[in-house]
Order: sequence, then C-alpha cells, then structure tokens
Amino acid sequence: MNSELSKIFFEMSVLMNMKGVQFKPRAFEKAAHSLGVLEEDVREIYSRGGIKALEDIPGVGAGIAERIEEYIKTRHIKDYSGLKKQIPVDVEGLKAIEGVGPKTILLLYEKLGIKNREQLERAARAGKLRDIEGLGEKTEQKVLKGIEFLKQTHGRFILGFTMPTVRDIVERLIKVEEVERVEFAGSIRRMQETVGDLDILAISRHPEKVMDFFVSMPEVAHVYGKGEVKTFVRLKNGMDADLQVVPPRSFGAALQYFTGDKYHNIQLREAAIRQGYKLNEYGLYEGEKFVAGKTEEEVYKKLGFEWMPPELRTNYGELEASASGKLPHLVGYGDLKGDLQVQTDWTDGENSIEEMAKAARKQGLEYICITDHTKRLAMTGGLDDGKVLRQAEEIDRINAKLKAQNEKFRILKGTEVDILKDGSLDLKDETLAKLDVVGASVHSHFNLPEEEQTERIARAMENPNVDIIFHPTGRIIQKREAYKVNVEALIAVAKRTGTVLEINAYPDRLDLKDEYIRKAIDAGVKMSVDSDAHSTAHFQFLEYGIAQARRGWAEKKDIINAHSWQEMLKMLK
DNA sequence: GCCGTTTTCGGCCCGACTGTTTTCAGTCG
Repeated sequence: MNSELSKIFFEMSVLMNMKGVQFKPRAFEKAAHSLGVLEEDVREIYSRGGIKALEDIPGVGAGIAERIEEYIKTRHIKDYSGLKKQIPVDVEGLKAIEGVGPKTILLLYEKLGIKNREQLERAARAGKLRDIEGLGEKTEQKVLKGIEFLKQTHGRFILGFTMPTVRDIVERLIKVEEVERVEFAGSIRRMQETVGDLDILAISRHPEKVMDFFVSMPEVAHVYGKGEVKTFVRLKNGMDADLQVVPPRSFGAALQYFTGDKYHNIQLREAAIRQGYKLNEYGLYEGEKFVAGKTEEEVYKKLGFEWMPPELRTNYGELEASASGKLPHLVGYGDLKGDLQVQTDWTDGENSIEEMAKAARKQGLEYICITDHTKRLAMTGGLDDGKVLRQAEEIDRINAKLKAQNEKFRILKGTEVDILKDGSLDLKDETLAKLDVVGASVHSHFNLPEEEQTERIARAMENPNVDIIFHPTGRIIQKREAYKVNVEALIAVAKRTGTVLEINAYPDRLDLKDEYIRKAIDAGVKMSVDSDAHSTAHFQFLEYGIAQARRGWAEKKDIINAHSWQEMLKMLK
C-alpha cells in the first residue's frame, strides 16, 4: 500500500503546486518520498500503533497520518478526489515529459483543455503551443522530442523497480500446494535493464488449481484469457504476465526457450539442426525421439555447450565461448564486499552515516565509502571543503566506536565531487588528498558538444586525487539520454591514468551500459559497482549493478569492491 | 503540512540554465 499512497501524495503535491499553494506541496512530496522508501507496510504500522505510529514516519505529521488512515479504511482520500475534480489531468503522464512541470500542465489545461499526453502531442504537432503566452516554438519542439523519447520506451519497465513485485508473485505461487516448481523466464531472468512482460513457468499436476490461484492474485487487473496450460493477465502495474504449466520432462527446454533472448535461441536451434536435432520449447528431439528437456543443463550439454547464466544469453559470442570452454567466470551476486557510493543526511540522503553503515552490514557488506555531494549541487546542500573535513572527523569517531564494539565493519571517507564545466573540481586538491576514495561526477552542462564534454571528464581523470568517475554517461533510463561523450576515449584515459569507472546500480541509471563494460574490460580498466544509496533501503540495488556487470562479462578481478577494503584501496591510483 | 540542540511558531534547499522575457518564470538537479 506504501507505493499507492506515495503516488497519491506525489500527485497531490503536484496538483497543489499548480494552484500555487505555498509549502504544502513540499510537505506532501516529502511524505510521498518517505513512503516510497519505507520498508514496512503502512497497514502494519497502523495496526501496531494507530495514527501515532504513522506520525513517526519521517515527513508524516497529523494531517498526512489522518489521510493515510482514511485510505487504509476507505481506499479513498477525499482531498485527493477534490483536487482531481478541479484539475482532471493525467499529471503523471504529462510530468514525465522532460521540461514539462506543474505550471506548464496547468497552463496547457486552462488554455487548450489538454488533459493527457495524446492531446498534448496533437496540439504541439498542430503548432498550437507557440501561441500561448509564456510558451514558444522551442518549447513546442522540446515537448515533441520528450514525447517521442517516452514512446520509444513505452511498455517497458525498469527491472529494479519491477523485481520486488515479480518476486512476490513467484514466491506466493511456489507456496501453492499443487505447484511443484516455479521460475520466471524472459528478460527478467536475463536481468535486462528494462523488461517487457513477465513469463512464469510452473510444473504442476493440477494446472487448473494453479491458474485459479494466479488469476485471483490481488496484483491482477485483468484476465485476457485463462486456459488449461496457459493464462494471460494484465497486472495492476500495467505489465502483462503469463503463466504456463509445462510437463516436468520439458521444464528445462521451456525455461531455455522462454528465457531467450530471441537471437540466442536462433543460434542454439541452428546448432541443433547442424547436429541433426530439433529444438523447441518441449525438448530436444532426434526425429520423433525425445532426447533432452528436463533441465537447461542437459539441453545445452547434448548440443555441446556448457550451461551459461541467463545474463550472457544475448548472442554476443556466448555460445562460441561456451563451446570452447571459454565462458567468463562472472562476478557473483554475493561477491561484493563494499559499496563506494553512499549518500547520507549530510546532503540529500535519508539516513545518518551510522544508519547507512548498519544497513550495509545487514546486507552482507564489509565496508562503505561515504560520498556526499559537494557545494555546487546546492539543492542537495552539497558540502564545502570545511564540511567534508568535518564529516571525515565524524567518520573517524564512528569507526573508533565500531572498533570498540568489536565490529569488523569499516567506513571509508569519500566524496562525490562535482566536475565543473571546465573539468576542474568543486573541492580543493588538498581536501581531496585527505580522503580514502574520491568519486567525481557530472551534474550540470549536460549538453556540451561531445568533444568538450569528453575533455571535461578526461581533465577530471587527470587529477591524481580522482579515483572513480561516478555514473560516467549520465543517462537516466526512460527519462534522459546520456550526455554526448566519447566513452571509448574516456576508457583510454581511464587506462592511462588508472581511474576506475563506475557501474552505478541505481535501477534507472545502470551506468555504464553493458557494451561499455565489455570495452572497459578489454582495455584493462577496473570498475566499481555502487548502489548510489540515498537511503538504507537502497543497498538492495547492488544486485542490479552486479547484473549489469555480468551482462558486460565482468569477472571478480574487474570489480574493485569485490575485494576487501585494504585490497580495494591498493587498486586505486 | 511538517518540523525542532535556533523548538510549538515561523520558517520552509537554492543555483544554473533555458526560453521566454525585457527583468523573469519554470524546470531541473
């Protein structure tokens, strides 16, 4: 229920903002964000301690707690309906367009009656936006470009934001008595950056019971079709999902087939044909004779291949590598020992240094590096030289405390220093020299010409204090393209200067992309997998960074924080 | 509407950039 309420409060914040309400929008936005990252469900909190317990949630006071109670009891919030009635527009859909904010949405609604993206696109194409006072031809173009960008990504979901729902569904299916085995396949099993629909495979002797349970799940919004062996539904989050019950002897073949990707499968089937077999989702056949299919391993083996992790199945040479025993020993999901990009409440993070350390340890890590923003990022309350040094002293104190408590955990001193327009840095060299790990990143001037952007980042890498370039290309999946930069050139500079490149694990960043990870590995450049955590709940994102690294064929030796902090520090320049 | 080592009222993140202005509003981070 947290995410439903988070969405509602966020929308209320935008709607109030449109109406020019003072301060309240900010309060609702904060509450929305807070609920979004909250681990415990509000219903549990409420049943435990009522309104008072709700008020303990950061950003939630008497007013918002009452609205949460109203929603728990009635699935309805009167204020929200009232606002929607006054301004009946698709806020979320319109706000997703880059450059369109609350004020523009209101203006468009008042002047042209625009309620959604389709209407806005039509108006923009007809050149109606430029006539509105305050807008112009450039805005019109920008809006169309933004809509075009959203269309390209239409119907795809960001893996890390979708996975919790998927796992939840699969875990409940496993518990159904009539179910013997369940796995998800497709792009989700391959851990792609974005995923299309959810393919679930199951083994059961009573398929009808499994199908009944599946369509009765609360996540299901609509049932397209329900049959004996296959059921299609649409989930409430907008994703299509299908569940297939397959015979035990075909389970491996089906899992292989539905995992894909398409091009990997074509290659594999061609290999089967060359060897006189036929491969489909039911099994590997020699004429009419069933040869293999119970497990993926036996299907691959029969065709002369070693089984390979789904992340590799992209037709990038994995079958050739497998046939010749040259598959990479991919970095594992449990291999990370530390996290080198962590924000705290010293800037825009939710939690204190100590809280972050405890959460990281709970996640199985041995160390974290605190990397708060620097002063140019004013909106985050970025730190200046003095504050960075004071924070370093605070970290010393906490480390001493941990040691006194016999804790093995280590907090390293770091920064996410801003790379300024000319490639110089937002902190003094003598400050940077005192830190364990210096990450540097671009947060402004995204539209410099490629050459200038490349030189800017290269200059930062030349600084002997800069250890890592954080989120090197700046893209936000489904939101913003990478800035124009020559990544190959950056990889070359990274190699020469000994700079590490980050694989940012935040679900909508995943920056570097897999193709660049492969290039970095080929060039002998080291990388780090960091969560970019802004709250204790964010350490779980590391999994998606590892997935990204694996899709880029990275091994443990390529990832510096898959090593102890002492070894890791030796790998820095 | 929320919050508090400046505390129960009076503040509330703020600088850069863009596109629209002719001195500024809206958006982003």
